[in-house]
Amino acid sequence: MRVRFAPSPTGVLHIGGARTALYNWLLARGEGGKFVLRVEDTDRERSTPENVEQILEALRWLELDWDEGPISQVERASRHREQIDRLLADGRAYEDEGAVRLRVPDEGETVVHDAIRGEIAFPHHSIDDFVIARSDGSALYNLAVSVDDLDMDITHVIRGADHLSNTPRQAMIMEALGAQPPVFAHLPLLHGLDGKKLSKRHGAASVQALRESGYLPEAVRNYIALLGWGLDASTTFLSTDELVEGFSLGRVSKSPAVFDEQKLRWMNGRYLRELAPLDLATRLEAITGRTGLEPAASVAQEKMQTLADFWPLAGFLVEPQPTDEKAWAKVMTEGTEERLRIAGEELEALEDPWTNEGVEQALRGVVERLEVKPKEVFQPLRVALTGSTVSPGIFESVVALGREETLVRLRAALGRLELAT
RNA sequence: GCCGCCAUCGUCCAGGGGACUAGGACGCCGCCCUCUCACGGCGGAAACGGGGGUUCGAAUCCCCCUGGCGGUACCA
Repeated sequence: MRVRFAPSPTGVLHIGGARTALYNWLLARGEGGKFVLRVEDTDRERSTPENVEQILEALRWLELDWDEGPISQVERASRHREQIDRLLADGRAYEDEGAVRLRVPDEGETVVHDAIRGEIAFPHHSIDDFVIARSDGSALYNLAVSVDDLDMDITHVIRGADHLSNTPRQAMIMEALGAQPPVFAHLPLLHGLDGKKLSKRHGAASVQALRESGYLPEAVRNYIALLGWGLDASTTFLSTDELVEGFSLGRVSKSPAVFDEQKLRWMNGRYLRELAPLDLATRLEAITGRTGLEPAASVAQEKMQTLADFWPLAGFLVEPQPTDEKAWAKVMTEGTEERLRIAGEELEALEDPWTNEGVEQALRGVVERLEVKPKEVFQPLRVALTGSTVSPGIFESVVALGREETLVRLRAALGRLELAT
C-alpha cells in the first residue's frame, strides 16, 4: 500500500488538510504501507520552498512522519509533457487553439469506486473534452496528479470531497494512459460553526494557529481523528497507537463535520492534565523562552486548557503581576488589613519545612482565630499575592511562591492598605 | 442551469429492519464538592428534515421533495 498526501503549498495547513494527512498516515501505518508526500501544485509561482517548509513543519509538529517526499510537481514538468505527447500520439487527446484536450466520449459513463461512498457514476454527456495542458505546454492539475500517482505507484488516494468531481477526469486520464486507477476515498468536508466552509474567520482554523493557541499535538490529533470517524459508540480518547490500530476507511462518515473549538479545548485540557509536570514545564519553557517553570506548571496544571492559559493563571509565580484594581476594591474591605497582617505573622512563624499541609494549617488557623469565613481571609490574600481573584488554590500558590516572596508581597499589600486609611 | 455528494440532539460520534423509551461526548441548565476559577461527581433539557412506498414491523431499505455542500477554469 502506498498512500500520498498532496497539500497545496500555500504555506498554511488547514484543519481539513491536517485531517486528510492524518487519515492517510493512519492508513499507511496501520497496513504497514508507505506514506508519501507530494506537493500538489503545477504553478511555479506559489510553490516556494518557504511555503513547502511551513507545511512540513506543521506535519512534524503533529508527529506525522513520512516515508518519502516531498516531491514537487513543478520538477516533474517534463515527465508530464511526455505523457501529454503520448496521449496526443495515441489520438486520446487533441490540440485546440494551442491547448491540449482529452477526448471524452459523448455516450456512456465513467464509474468511480470510492471506498467511503461506493460506486459513483458520472455520465459522459456532462463532461466536456477538458484541457490537460495549457497552450504554453505546461500540464494542468488533473493530468499532473494522474501521471504522478501512476508513476509513484500510489494505491490509495484519500482526499477531500471537493475533489470528487475531478475523479472521473483523473480516472479517464489514467485509463487513456493504459493504467488502472487507485482506490479513491473522499472525506466529508469540514465546516465552521456557522455551517460555512472552514476558514480563517473561524478562529484557529489552521494547524499553525492551533499550535500558537497552545494546543497539544496529541490532543489535536485525537480531536481531528474524530471529525468524520469514530471507533464505536463511546470511545473518545484514543492514543496514536489505538488510532493506528482502530482506524478504517469503512467507518469514515459521509456527511460534513463542523470543527468545534470548544470541544478541542476540553479535550486539550484533559491531555494537559495527564502530562507529567516536567513534561508540561518543558513545553511551557519552549514557548515562553523561560526556565524553571516546573513548580508553577504543576500548580497551574489542573486549571489550564491550553498552554496559553498558563501565564494568566500562574504568571504571578514567575514575576509579580499588575493588580486588578476591580478585584482589589472588591476584596479589600473592612477588616482585611488585620486578617492579612495575622496571616503574614502565621506564615512567618511557620516552622520548616514549607509544605502544603503546614501552610494550610496556618491559614485555616487564622480563619478560626478571627472567626470569619474562609474566603474572607483567602480572597484578600489571593489578590495580595496574585493580583487577581482568580488563581490556583491559595495553599499551593503560597507554597510555590515561597515564604520570602509571599511575605514581601503581603507587606506590599499591607503598605498600600495603610496608605489608604 | 447541468453534474455529483450529503441529511440522527446546537456540535462531534454510535445505531444500517424488531434489542430504540434512539446511546456516548462537547456545550447548556440544576445540584454536590469548594478559598476564587476550574477539575471532578450526580441529574436534566435536547435529534431521526417532509411526503410517499416496501414490510407483520422503518431512524435503518426504495422513490420523490426540500435543504445543505461541492464541481462545472488554459486554478488546485
